[in-house]
Amino acid sequence: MTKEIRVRYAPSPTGYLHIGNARTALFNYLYARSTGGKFIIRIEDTDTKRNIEGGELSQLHYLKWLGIDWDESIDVGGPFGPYRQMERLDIYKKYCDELLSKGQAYQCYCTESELEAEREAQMARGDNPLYSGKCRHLTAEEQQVLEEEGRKPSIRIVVPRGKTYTFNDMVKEQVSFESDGIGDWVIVKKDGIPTYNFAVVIDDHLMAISHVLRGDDHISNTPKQMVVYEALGWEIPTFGHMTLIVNESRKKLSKRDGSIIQFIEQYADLGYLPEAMFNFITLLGWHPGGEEELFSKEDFVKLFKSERLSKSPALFDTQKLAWINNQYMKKTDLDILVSLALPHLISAGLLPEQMSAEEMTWARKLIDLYKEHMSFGAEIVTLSALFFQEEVVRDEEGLEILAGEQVPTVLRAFLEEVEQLPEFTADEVKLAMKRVQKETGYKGKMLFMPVRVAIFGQVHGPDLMKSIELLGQDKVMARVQSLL
RNA sequence: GCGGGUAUAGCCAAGUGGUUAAGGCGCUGGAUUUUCAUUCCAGUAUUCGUCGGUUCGAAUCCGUCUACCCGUACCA
Repeated sequence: MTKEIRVRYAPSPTGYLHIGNARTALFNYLYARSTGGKFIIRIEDTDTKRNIEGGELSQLHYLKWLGIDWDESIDVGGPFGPYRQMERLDIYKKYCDELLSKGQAYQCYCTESELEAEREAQMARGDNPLYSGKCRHLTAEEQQVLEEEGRKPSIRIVVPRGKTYTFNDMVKEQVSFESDGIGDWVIVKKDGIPTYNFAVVIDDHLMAISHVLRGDDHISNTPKQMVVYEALGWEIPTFGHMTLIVNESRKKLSKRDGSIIQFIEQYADLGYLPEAMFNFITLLGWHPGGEEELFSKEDFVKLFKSERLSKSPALFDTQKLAWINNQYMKKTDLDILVSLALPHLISAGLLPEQMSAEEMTWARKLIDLYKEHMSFGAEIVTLSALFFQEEVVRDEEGLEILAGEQVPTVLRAFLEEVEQLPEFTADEVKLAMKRVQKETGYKGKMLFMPVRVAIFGQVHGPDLMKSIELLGQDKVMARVQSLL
């Protein structure tokens, strides 16, 4: 029997769910679901200074929002817990002690400034900065002296010299690092908390993780981690390093980057659909190979092949996201669209928080009117602006249309017809337009454009008849009248 | 600097020695339409970062150079 496939997503609660993290989670999820393996979420909270309140919750919440579920974690439990690193400190301690007693790790009493000076000197010489190993052979007496000075040790692992670490990456294929490029690195910090590279190895091994799929930015951590696997005599999992997502300036998407909206939460707030986000993110650094671009989660699970993970970085294309989300919106129930768009109309002060049944019906019709155009829920505010302006703003093109010699005739006839409408609905207005056409002899653009511009100011916009119905008889008539 | 990686159109991307170099976004043009919306149709790389080599034949194999990215923490 082959080993069970177990993958994990290991976020740090130092921030909310970021696009890049979401993608890592997504691919781990797809890999697990497409192979019948298990998907685990482990919280890596060892950077206690940078952890933020709500980070952990946001991570899980928005993963769920995206449609991702997991088999083991802090909330659902599992046989390999605890799933939060700060609750596993005694476990790390045990393995650290083992390395210490085997002489594969040692106490280092260097201070930050000493280390920095060392690094600078090495850089100045054109060398690769790495720890000199000067604390490695400290005698017990020397250690005691340093302890008495009040120094606290960190623990470093002994990195073998002259060795080549090679692994077969799922994405990049064979990758090698020379151990001489890696200094003895810190596995446990002065405060007794293990570092990422140490804790990860212990956890991945103990949690029986078979494949480590993570961002490319971790690739140079891999040989460091291999040192731990070897020192402890453990089997090394399969690694896969996905290319990074980059912004328009081709830089790694960083949390501080202002050019792109970074967090899944923000997309949810702006009224993007989770299915569309799932679709879009999955296409970032992975391609099914066919000609289709729109896929459901189920499709992706069926299609997913890790061999198709791309090797070159993917640029986060906001326009394409807009297109994909619009594609999904067109196929989505009005009720859902209303839930995505309406809150923005309210928070923009365009609609009251408490609406009568009539107002609600109107709002729903408005959102339906823009269904074809909306790239995301919040966009309704700018799209529908012309329904909320008191004054009609006419642009240059609009004024040109109004200068047409048929315009007064058309508008006058329109006004007359509309005035006596029994019911002010799109259908009735349409019939009225037919009669105007007959009376005036104008049709097509000659007929419709003046009406559109007279009422809405612009030569383009959503369906005219429905728009007229929504604006209401009084406003429609007043606006046309003001031109005569 | 050192280590690791990536280069196919504005962007994503297929392509693994013989194809007119898929497809999508965007853009441009056309048709329908009251609309520069939608929908539909068409166009959008004589060329695959550079220079050279191998070959009857190269985006695909080899070498050179260049550009860009990631890492280089007692952060993860």
